[in-house]
Amino acid sequence: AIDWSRELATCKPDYYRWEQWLFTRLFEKGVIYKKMATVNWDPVDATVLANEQVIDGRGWRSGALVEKRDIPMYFFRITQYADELLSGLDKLPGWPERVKTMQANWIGKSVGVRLAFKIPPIPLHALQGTLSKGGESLLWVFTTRADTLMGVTFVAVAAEHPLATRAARDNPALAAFIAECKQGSVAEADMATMEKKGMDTGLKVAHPLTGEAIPVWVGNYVLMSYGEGAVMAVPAHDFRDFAFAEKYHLPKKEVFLDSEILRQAQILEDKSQGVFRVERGIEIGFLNAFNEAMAVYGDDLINVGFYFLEANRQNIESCKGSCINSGKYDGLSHEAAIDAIAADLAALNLGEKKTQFRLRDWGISRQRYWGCPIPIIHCDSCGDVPVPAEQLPVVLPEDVVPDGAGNPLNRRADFVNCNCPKCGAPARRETDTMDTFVESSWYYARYACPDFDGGMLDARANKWLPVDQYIGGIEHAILHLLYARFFHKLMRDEGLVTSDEPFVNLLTQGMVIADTFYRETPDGKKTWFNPADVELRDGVATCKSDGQPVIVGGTEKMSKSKNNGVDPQALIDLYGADTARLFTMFAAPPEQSLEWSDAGVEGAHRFLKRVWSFAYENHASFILLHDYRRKNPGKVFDWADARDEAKALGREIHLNLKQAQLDYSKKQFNTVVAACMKILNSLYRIPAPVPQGEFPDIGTFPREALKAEGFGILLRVLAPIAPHIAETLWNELGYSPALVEAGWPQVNESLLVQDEIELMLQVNGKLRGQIRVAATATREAIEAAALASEAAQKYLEGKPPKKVVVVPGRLVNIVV
RNA sequence: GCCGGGAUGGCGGAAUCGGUAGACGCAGCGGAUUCAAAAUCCGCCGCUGGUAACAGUGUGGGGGUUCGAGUCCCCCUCCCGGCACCA
Repeated sequence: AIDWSRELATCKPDYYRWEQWLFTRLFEKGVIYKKMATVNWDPVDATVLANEQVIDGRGWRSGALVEKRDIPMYFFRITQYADELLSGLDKLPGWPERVKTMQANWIGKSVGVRLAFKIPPIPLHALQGTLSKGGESLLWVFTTRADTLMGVTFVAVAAEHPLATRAARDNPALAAFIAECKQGSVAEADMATMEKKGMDTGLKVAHPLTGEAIPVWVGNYVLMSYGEGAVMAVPAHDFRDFAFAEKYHLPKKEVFLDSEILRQAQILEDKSQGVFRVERGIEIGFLNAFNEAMAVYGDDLINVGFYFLEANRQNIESCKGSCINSGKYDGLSHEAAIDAIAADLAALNLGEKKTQFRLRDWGISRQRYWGCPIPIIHCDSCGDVPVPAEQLPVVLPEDVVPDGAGNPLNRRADFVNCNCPKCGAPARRETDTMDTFVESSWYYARYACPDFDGGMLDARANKWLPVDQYIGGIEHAILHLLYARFFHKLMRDEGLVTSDEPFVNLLTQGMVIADTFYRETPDGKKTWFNPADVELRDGVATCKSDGQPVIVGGTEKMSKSKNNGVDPQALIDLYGADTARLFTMFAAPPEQSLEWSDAGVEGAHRFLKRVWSFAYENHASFILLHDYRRKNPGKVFDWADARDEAKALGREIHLNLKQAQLDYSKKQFNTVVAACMKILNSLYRIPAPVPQGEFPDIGTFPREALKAEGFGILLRVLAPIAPHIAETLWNELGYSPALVEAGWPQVNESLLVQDEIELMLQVNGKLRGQIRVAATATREAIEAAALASEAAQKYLEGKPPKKVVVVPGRLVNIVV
């Protein structure tokens, strides 16, 4: 049921004013700060593009090559909560493991070493922004594999790195390459899949331990905004470095040997026909035998071994390897080498162990009109000043006409022009709005007190929170659910809530996916067609309205942008809500993704019609039975009165009730529906109703009582899924008390006990027959019965069995 | 590319702890009912061979562990979700 009195809309000022209020508090606290960040810039439309709007490196409307551009943005310091967001996952037993794993990997805590290569003297003004220690210019990198430091053959820096800028000053080719690096989208998926390119800066840095001159390259795959904006490269032991070194003919130095890998290689050689894949960063292909690998790689076998390890995706921690070609570190294990190298670097003041997170701070500035205005005023003398609480909310004007170029708020003088809250001088209001993820990060808390106008939340929030059961699509496993957890902790630290986590139990629905259909205009723009308007015949899709073909775009999650959403209203109109609900529940377990199709909805409807028919076919009997029971209060239904076939049907019904209970607890509703169907099938096998007038014949009492009891079970199991029909029939058939008060049906365990059971008989693991034994039979008795059986005799052919496996209650397996 | 999940008949899916693969339903085929159809009811329904009894085979592909593998281990392929500005 929905409590409409708690309805709220996040786009209304009475909601977002509190978001602005919290923003100003967090800004003053330093939890929110401003820094430069890279966005996708469409130079033709003069606007920032979302990653989704960059297709093959071009703007989706203009078709222009997208550029990376740095703009100032506000950030939530979520990294400050990284440790708590990670450890908090252990306190969420009601969350799916896969979601917790994804969040843990996303936060990505890793212990590594931050270390520095020395930069030889160059004009200091050219190195603006470079970290400096002890007066010497240093190039810092972070690595989780410090044990391979002796194998570094080059370092790669981002295109925006000060060293790259310095080197490009008198190197036009490098300047051109850096400009090229600035093209394309900022999306991680694009960065990771693009062709890795680089160029030598001509500069050299000194290896922190050996002093060896190491060339500095610019790499298009190194991000300035991530880590130190520079990475050390060990081509002998890293896929990506290997590929890069192969491409640009850079040296590789092996510094690690894994004896376990050599042992595995030996096993492969022995087997010889084993197929394994040799990965060397670049695709080399499949080799049919180890000997072939030997022929190709010869002395290079250690590399083969290493990449074989990578292909096995073994955790590096399980590496049994040790250092080679590493001077004083030779022979040290992975962990020992990291410790030793970190200690030596620390002694030189050139490095230290450091915990690093993959998680980055959350940038929330959006250059778009629609959204919650960021409550900041820019003053020439006071800087960025938060809007005082009494001036909130900063309301988004609603009479703006967007013209397609940038954020229309920029052109609203009445919005932009204001006075500095500190000094009163003329100032400019921030025109960026917030990421809408901010709104969705705390709405659940506002439901507790949607009408409170004295603050963000009142005491009712703690009465209701945390949320007992949260439901959302699996696509929110990381971003939304992590932001909401983060926001809850922010609100806790502001004293607004007392709990640590927002959602106790989480159900992540699988995606409902559907085909996409589109037409393309000559300039490459796509128009998307809804599956309901498309006819698919023999693999050819046509639009129903004009009969012209459309292109099949693949199966994807339902979305507004691809117009492939399917409205259940059509089903509700045709079959009613109960059928639509039952069918949806029956289609697949909720956590599994589902390719939408309404084939089969007839079956769900047919089942409910059968439920209805059963009720009316037996209506008179049920009324008479209830009446009989009222007149004979001492008479209770006793299974001892029932004949064997009735007992068997009763047993079926109770077994299915038990199954349904288990399935409900597992959130597997499709098999709950299946159990309901089985119960109804059992009920229909009970002999035909007694003609009116003959009842109550005491001999038919158990039969009619079984129907009434069984149907009562069915209605209660079905009620959460098809509530309307269940409630209606429950009342019509005179059950009492009301269905919602009737309680959950109890499984009659004694009915489930059987005297004799059937065991599967296997010979050598193959099913060869069945045997019937007493439920209490001993292992020896079962073994004897099995060996004496016809099937066993046939397959034993007089030979004695080698072994007999007895699994109580299940099977007997005779091994010959 | 990286992280998470998935793949079982013509289709959706079931199989609880490693123990009868295909429950339940859809579609299909055959029959009953009907003047006829719809609706309803009954039966059959993984694949191959066989009239049949039955035999072989079968859970994306390859290998392994086990008396026994859809289920556990290793490798591969494909599909779905996420990758920080779709939300």
